[in-house]
Amino acid sequence: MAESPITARTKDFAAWYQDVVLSGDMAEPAEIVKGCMVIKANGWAVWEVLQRELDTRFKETGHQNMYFPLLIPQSFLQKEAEHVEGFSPELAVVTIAGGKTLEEPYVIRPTSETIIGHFFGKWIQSWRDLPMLVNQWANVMRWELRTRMFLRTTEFLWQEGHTAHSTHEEALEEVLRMLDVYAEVSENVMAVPVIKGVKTKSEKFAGALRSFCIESMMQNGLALQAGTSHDLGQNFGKAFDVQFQSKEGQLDYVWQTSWGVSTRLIGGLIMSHSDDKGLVLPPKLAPNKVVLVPIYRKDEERASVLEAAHKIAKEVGAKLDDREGQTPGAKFYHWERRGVPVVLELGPRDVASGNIVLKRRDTGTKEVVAQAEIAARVAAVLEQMQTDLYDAAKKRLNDNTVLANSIGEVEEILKPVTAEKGGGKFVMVHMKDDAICDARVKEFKATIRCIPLVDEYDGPGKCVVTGEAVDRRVVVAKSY
RNA sequence: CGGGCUGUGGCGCAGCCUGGUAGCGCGCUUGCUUGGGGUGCAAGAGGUCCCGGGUUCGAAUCCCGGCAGCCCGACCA
Repeated sequence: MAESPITARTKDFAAWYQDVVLSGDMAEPAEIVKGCMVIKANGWAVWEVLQRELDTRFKETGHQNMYFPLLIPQSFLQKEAEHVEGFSPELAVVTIAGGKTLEEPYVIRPTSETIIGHFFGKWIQSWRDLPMLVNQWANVMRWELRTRMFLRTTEFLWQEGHTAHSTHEEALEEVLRMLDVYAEVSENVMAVPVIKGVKTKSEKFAGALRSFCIESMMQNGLALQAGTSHDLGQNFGKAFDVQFQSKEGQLDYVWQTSWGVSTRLIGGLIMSHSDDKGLVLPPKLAPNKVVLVPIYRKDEERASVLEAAHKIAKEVGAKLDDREGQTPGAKFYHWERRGVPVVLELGPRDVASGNIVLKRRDTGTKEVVAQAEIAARVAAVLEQMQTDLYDAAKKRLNDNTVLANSIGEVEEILKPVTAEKGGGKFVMVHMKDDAICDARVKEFKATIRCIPLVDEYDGPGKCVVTGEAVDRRVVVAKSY
């Protein structure tokens, strides 16, 4: 028997993650290009499903897809002071093209607020042009100093929504609407529970008035920011002179939003559900929900098994793994590592009895089902697995969320937490949105993840750092 | 970008200290066998020892420089 290619989570969480990504055919480091990865077949297939789920919802909420240039004139970044300050350190810049030094360098987009702001300025004149609701599926580049596959790579794929509105109220509605879309996809499609919240001023997007986010918890208790939605106010409207004339005839700057999720979601997905045997995919995101492995010895068995297998595979929408020269055992491991939710086994015994064996990826349980009922049973099991994965993740989140009433307590809980050792917690504590507080938790490598939109705890209290009154507890945790 | 570890057939590693014809396991190919959780046996194929420079009669091995990966930190979707 071959050694498991996967390091146990308890032994080394980071190595486990790496092993799951590699053996699940999700991605591998590009190596020849620093910090970049090759997204492999299974990883790309998951991304396609996720894209489809998101894109459908964006269109349902009135957005249209467009595509803007990869290269942005360097001066554009400089038009919004906070924005340039936030992104400058991680820009890749094109200075030579066509064999000549460019008069003005281009930056490879780290995000597209600036270039889209420019075009909004061209396209918007009247209140009738608003709201402008645009989304872009694209790659972006940020020269990160430390990379991990899916969680943070130099180049990554994402969608960025950019909208312009005539009032702040309407823009804010949009910001929250898209945050809800992210939360809904995360919970219902990815089976990853999230906390919706607002970032502190120190943590907000460079150039935004306020940033909203969804935060999720990985199996080691670390937080992962899974999506963000920004209230940009009129900052970019002013920087790019995007003005419109209102119904009353007044000129005003547009109110903008931007929101995005990236391939990081896949990293979160992996760290939420997978186990020591490899990848576990929630049925709604699995490119192959069901795989049927036929089992036979003799030629006459082969013929009858394959005939029944083809019929059943078609009926339940399963992929039939009829590769020759691979034993069934090898095939079971193959699909297990790739996270396929349900594997069906069909051998001579089953053909004779009219049954089939169904195995669930998450629980590892096997059951014998009558062939006549397999389609209905598979559907029910997939649905159950989707719910169970969410419930398990939700339970983990709840079990690892604790209250604290002093900064000392927070420090005691979070200080020893590391990504490898695990034991991470979400600590709910009263704390003010003040740079002093952000700096204080940073002393023990934690961050204020967010101020939850919905207070599920005990309401107002005194900030454990400044002593000032605050209206609810915030989430403090270590994060990726 | 600072610190640590690493880089040797596709993958995982040994060899390096003490320089002298490049090895093991897995995988791969072919044949037989086997097949309900990585089947067994046999015969094969496959290597610029990360890159560049230096020392040496001779470098995977020693020295210098670079690149990349992983981990820790600072920065971040």
